[in-house]
Amino acid sequence: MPDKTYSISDLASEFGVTTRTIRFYEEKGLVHPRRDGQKRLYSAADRVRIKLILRGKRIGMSLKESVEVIDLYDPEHNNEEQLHSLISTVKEKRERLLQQKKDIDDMLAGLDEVQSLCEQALPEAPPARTSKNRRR
Amino acid sequence: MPDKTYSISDLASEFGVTTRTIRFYEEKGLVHPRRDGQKRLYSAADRVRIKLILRGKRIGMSLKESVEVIDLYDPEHNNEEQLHSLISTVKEKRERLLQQKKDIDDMLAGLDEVQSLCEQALPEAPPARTSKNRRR
DNA sequence: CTATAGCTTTACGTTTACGTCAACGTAATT
DNA sequence: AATTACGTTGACGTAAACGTAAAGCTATAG
Repeated sequence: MPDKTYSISDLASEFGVTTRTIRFYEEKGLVHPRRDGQKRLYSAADRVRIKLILRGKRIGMSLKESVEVIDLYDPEHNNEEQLHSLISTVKEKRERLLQQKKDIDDMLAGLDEVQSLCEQALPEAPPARTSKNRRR
Repeated sequence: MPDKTYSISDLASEFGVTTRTIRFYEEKGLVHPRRDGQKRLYSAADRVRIKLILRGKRIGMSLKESVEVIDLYDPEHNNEEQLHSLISTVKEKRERLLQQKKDIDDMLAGLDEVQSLCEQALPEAPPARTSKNRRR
């Protein structure tokens, strides 16, 4: 079944957002689901677009930015002499992402420090042990 | 000079934000600079706080979240029995950061793909060469 | 002395990303 | 026929993160 479709609440529950959110994305022109009467029918491609938008959101991109990244994939924008500007766009995006990775690593290092300070501050009195929390 | 101070515009220009932004952070209780008369005097610690807040922003954290992370470091919150909840907070933060790293890696992989498609689409006609853009 | 530069507070405006009703259509179930 | 579940279109509300004047101190250079 290559032409599977999804209802709006299918996608909402799959991605943990409200239907309002998905309709909002449509208002903003981020997706264009087909219609069955007045109901929205989402294709697999629509689904992926939404997924990518939410991925962008998780790393702090605006919806506009996410769409910008997603549109890098479709072959409409890669025509003409714009290939060069597209390449430099890619370069900018990459640099920002690398900076973000660095920021994340720095923050992770900070968390490690905090955690070891914590564990050091309570060397005894371990909390209630669960199946996942055995002494090794 | 261990008690170096900074003016608001010092920090604004250093971090590439407006003074309004820094005052806004103060309104929200994120920093508490001393005063010289009516002028704000930022300590090295204030400066670091702002820097960390902006780091959080870059990876999509809200100001509140950033402060939450920053406050993990100060020894005021790590007293009492709250150490356990603090540890689980750290755990949650870490998980989210790891997810973000994954998201970034996925996006980087996508950019690689786009770029190679681009370069493949123009095998000749290299653009104007600069000192940084020589053939190897 | 005045003007320029930099700082201040107060306060309303703006953008983004939705939340929250309200009021209604449609389709299946009871 | 009535309920229930799911969908729809407005339309207004809101929280976050600042932007943008307006109007006024203050210190120093010319």
